[in-house]
Amino acid sequence: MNFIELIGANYNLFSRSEKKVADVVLNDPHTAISLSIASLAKLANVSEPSVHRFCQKMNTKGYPDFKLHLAQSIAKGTTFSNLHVDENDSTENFSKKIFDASISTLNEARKSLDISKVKKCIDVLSCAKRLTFCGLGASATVAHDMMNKFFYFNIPCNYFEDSVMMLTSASNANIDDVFILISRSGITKELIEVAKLARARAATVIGLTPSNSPLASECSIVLSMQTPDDMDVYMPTATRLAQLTLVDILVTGLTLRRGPQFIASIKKLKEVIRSTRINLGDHTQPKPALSHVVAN
Amino acid sequence: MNFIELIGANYNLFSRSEKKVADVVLNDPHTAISLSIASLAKLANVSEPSVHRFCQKMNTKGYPDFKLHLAQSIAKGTTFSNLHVDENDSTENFSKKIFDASISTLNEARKSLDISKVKKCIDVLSCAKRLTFCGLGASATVAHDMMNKFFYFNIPCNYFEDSVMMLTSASNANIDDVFILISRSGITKELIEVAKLARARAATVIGLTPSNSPLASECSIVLSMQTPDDMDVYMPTATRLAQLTLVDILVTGLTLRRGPQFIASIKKLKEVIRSTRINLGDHTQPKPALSHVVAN
DNA sequence: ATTTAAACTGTAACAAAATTACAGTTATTT
DNA sequence: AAATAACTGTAATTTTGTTACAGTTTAAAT
Repeated sequence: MNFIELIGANYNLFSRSEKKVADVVLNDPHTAISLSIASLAKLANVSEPSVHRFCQKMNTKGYPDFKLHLAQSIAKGTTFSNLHVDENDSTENFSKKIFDASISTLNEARKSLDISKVKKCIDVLSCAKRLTFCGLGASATVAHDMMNKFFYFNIPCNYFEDSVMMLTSASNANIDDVFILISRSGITKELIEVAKLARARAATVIGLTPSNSPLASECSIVLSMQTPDDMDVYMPTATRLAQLTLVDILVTGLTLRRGPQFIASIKKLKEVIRSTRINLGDHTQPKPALSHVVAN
Repeated sequence: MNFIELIGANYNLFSRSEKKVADVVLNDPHTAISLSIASLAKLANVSEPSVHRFCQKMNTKGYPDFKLHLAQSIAKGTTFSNLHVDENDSTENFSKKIFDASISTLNEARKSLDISKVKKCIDVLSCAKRLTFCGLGASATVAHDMMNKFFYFNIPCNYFEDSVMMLTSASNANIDDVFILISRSGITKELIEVAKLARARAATVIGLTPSNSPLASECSIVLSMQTPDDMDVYMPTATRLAQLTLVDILVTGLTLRRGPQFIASIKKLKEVIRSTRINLGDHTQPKPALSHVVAN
């Protein structure tokens, strides 16, 4: 756990004065690191020894050591403050919180991703003769994005957010087909049916879904990540960010597998796309279309 | 540039004693941050004031301040090493890099977001009678996601990735319409045309696009973020992650604006969606559908 | 090569900051 | 209600960092 998160986690172990210090630090860690122990004590309306005791409870040698830990924690960019949006938050506050939550989700996800599974997926994807991406509701977005990107590998690609289309596709699948099923819950009836049908026809099924879910047990490979989603009603779905990052990883893996010739052809393709743009004249182009997948 | 790199870059500007200090710090920055000025001076075989002067040349207030900068730099350096994927990267390596790049993109984006513009957008969106989301190529995904989420506010919503549909919509727009145009480049002909048409019909046009772009100048409000995208061919588009986070912010803002009654109705809706799921039996539900937008 | 000025370095005095000891206060338990 | 335990702040102490100043080295110019 992050040092700042640790302050929040230990909050109830602090005494009244120590809590005051914690509040000030959590409220604005950034300025806290530039303060002397006297200034911080004044800001928190406590005495200097109280600040010192607070630091010791955080398992640091003393105040300067505490500041060092804090500085490192801030630099890492992970979770600041608390991530719960509440009714009285200003726009500035909840915006910050949502960014923080997104970042900490990615941090968690990174740790929990099984790289050997990723390798396996890249292997499977690079052999596929046809790709079908399926997702319902919010996961449709991820399927959509995935198709956009894999399209440039010149493999036949489809994405469906309609269960009838998915099921039809699955019942016509063959051994060269790869289905990518995306579900945040892993308990969606339709997708489970799609997985069963596709595998019955010898297709490979990749699941972007929790590993212990009913859908997972119907998949050939499961790519799961731990994401601290669903915090409360206000907190939106950060899981999709982790999934989209996973998409980037798979795309990069496949690109590297294809080698330099493929990269050259992608660059050419981008030139074509660029010509659909307006003539810029004097205007400085803000973002040259150099990224892996065609810009827009 | 990173603070540690800066020490190396300024190396030739240092005096002999200062160079000794720089050597010690560069050789092992990690232990340097735990040393007092006296210990560091001893280690570098110089006097304490020399260390202090070294710190001043690095544009820090003094030795403690220098240590803080150093600590932050170390923290950043370890997590975000270099973000460039290269041909010889192992799967583990480039996976880590892509996660790091995504995180650092969100960090940058957060800093550059203009909150007053966000407020304005929430105002506009909460008054809209109809919403139209437009994006081409990779940005279509963001438009898609946005429609998915705004759909639950019970406002008529459309999303288009087809320029004919966009243009048709724009030419039929009226004063209660809000168009949200998403473009990473801000120079896409079709979207600029859509913006012009829609505004000619008195509709409000929100642009998720770079602020100094041709598209931006045709929009009523521009939400722009600085994102260090397009690093190289391998590096995928992290900009969309920032945009999706921005979507979460707008959705949250609107939810808060609607108040507790709306939140209750969302919860009810989720119950309905949940019934389309399989019967779980003994299986522990991995992700209860509590997030703001319906899970999947 | 020698003078001169500029820059550099360290000693020592000083100032600031952090830590500790201790005593008074507030809670909690019996 | 008394006694104990935990908490808090004042003040003394110690540690740490900073500044002033003088001696030394280095470089430039005559």
